[in-house]
Amino acid sequence: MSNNYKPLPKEFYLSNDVCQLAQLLLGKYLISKIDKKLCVTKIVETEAYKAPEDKGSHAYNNKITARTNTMFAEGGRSYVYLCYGIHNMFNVVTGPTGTAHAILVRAVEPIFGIKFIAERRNIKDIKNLTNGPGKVCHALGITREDNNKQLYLDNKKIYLADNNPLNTKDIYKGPRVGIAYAEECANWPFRFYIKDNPWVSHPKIVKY
DNA sequence: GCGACGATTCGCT
DNA sequence: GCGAATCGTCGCG
Repeated sequence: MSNNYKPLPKEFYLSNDVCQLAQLLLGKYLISKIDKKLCVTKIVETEAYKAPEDKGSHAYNNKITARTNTMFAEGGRSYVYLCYGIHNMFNVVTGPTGTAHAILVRAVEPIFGIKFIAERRNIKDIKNLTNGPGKVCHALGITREDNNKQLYLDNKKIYLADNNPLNTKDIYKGPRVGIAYAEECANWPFRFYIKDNPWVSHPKIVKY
């Protein structure tokens, strides 16, 4: 099963254009093999975070802390952090070493292992299984233990697999969710999702 | 050591 | 639509 999904090579993640990569990630597969449960999902929504100039980024102004350290690693690693004391957030680190770019995976579409996903989420409405960044981590079993791990090796707990890029006309671009504090950066069109995909998170449109 | 806050979610009104 | 939940991280001193 998992052999059908070819990992994205490390080189994929090394571009400096984090917004282009965030769009290229749409349609790609996010796969977890945790607790012997294989779960395959398709990425349908992403957000780019572009330090140093991005006030919405934890690494704004290239601020290095114990937490943001991961974002400065070479592209192709995970950045997982805890939000609101409750929810884990899964990001893909991009760019060369020293560049603190990251892409938040906000929503995915369940493809395989839906039974495991539903068990972890423990809710009935299938459309609410993975339509939010905290839900994605809960559904796939991703926690802060999975921070700073390589994502380009298919024998690991978490990896990303290739798929054909989407047509630009099928991609929505708009302001990111939940970063009102980021001042002028709040309105940057760094949120991307697949138009009309039923698994995209709420709200569909953000206004600051 | 302490206080403020958050790249959210869920349940209730 | 609104408020509570819940705790690691960060800045201050």
